[in-house]
Amino acid sequence: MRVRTRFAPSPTGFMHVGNLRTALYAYLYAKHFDGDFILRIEDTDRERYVEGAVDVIYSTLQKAGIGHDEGPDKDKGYGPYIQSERKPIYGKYAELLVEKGGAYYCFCDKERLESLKDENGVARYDKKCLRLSKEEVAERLKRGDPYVIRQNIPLDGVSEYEDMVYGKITVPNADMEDGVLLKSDGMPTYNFANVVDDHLMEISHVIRGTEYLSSTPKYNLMYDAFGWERPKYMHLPPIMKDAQHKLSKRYGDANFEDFIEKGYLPQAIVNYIALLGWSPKGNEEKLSIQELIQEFDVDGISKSGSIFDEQKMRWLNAQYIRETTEEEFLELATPWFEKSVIKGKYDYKLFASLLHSRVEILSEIPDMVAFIEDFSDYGISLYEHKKLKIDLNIAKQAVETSIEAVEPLTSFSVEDVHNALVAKAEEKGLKKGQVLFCARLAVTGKASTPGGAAEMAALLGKEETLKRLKFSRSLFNA
RNA sequence: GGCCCCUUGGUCAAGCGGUUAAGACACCGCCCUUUCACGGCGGCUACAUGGGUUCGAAUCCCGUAGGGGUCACCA
Repeated sequence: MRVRTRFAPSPTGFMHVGNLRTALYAYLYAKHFDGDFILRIEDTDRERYVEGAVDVIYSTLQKAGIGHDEGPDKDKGYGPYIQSERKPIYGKYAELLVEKGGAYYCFCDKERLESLKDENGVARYDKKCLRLSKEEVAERLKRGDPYVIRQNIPLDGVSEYEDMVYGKITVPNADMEDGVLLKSDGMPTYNFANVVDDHLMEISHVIRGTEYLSSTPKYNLMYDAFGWERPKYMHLPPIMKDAQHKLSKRYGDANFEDFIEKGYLPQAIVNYIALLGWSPKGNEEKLSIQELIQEFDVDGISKSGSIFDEQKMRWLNAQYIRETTEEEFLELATPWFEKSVIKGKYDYKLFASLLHSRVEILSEIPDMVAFIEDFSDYGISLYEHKKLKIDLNIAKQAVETSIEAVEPLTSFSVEDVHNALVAKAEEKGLKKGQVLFCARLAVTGKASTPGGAAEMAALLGKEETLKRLKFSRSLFNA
């Protein structure tokens, strides 16, 4: 049997990382078996439809590297792939299901349904309309009475199925309601549309969140009533915000697009979410999408929810950043340099090489780079360094030495500055570390900087370097 | 509340009757080093709980507790 999986989001806004992970797993599973991954848009609820949401779905999938084989834009003969365009199909199958006894027409209005509620406010439909005669139904239909079509669920017995992740799931039939399959506007509910579509599109494995775990028996009852073969099911544990809340779409920044804007690389996000709820056989956690396809296996999927840990995603992102070449990183960093105080000044290339091993997410760049412009009076106690045996006296000499070393330079590359500083240190009988450390400090006024004395000086240029060194020298005399 | 499901360190997790209970993030320490970072090495901390079954249970069974999901003309 050919493996065909699908991702069936409803276009209600941004792409939540939980949704994205569901799409990822469905994609990985299909590709692992060289099967097809289908995109279907579930827009049967006209009230929740959000303009532009479909575009977000396309662009997110595309950026994440999750390519679909079929979808609204790629009809391979199973279309349409947008549910609102399939309305006639559902009507037809709903009638067929009525004929087969798996469903029935219901004319009950809101008021009556309301009156069925118990003390907990839970309503259970009482199958009243199931008892209507064929003639009566036909007559009311002819009269144009509003109606819905409900699923006819047995009153007793149990329904069972084998979930690929959770194992055997057993639900008493009495606990399932005769849910609405076809709404009064003629649109199907999810409960019905997913069954019809999954069958018609020949979906072999239904992969979705656990919220459907206990309603799946209802769908199986429909497959059975139609005489269709049931698909395999793989339900996925939730991604949590904390121990008791699922990651919420409306709170915080749990959607893909926001992470991209924060300077996360798509590969890192995908890699991280792949690991939330699934673990590979080996110990390697940094996996490309190709490797994920290779390694993906149902056995590795866990049953309990996982808390989203941005810290770990940051770490993974840093791994991906370090793996880029100098050129690639410069390209990634440049837009962020442009947003910072160094815009148009300094050597982007040199700055990029300094930040390459220091940046975890790109949005840190403006802050990491701001120090260069921020030079003013600072406390000279910063010079004291036990291990390098630097006291204020040594520091003063080191700064003086730095000035002497740098002054005659005609070429000011990192290497030039470094060599000059080291040579002069030796000449003056100072340890090179002492001069280098003091020069760096003198030139930046900062306890720590991304790079050493030579890099900082090269970044600033000869003129500014000397200016700052002399200013620092004056601090010792104050 | 009924029903379904889940429970290993702060977090992600391996484990599927016999292990010194992996690994990763975070944290701490050391090394490398002109600061910071990278990198290397090391450390810290876990089987929710009570009963069984068994020569032996993190692993199997039952109960308890805690948590999640679901009970819509939403998906």
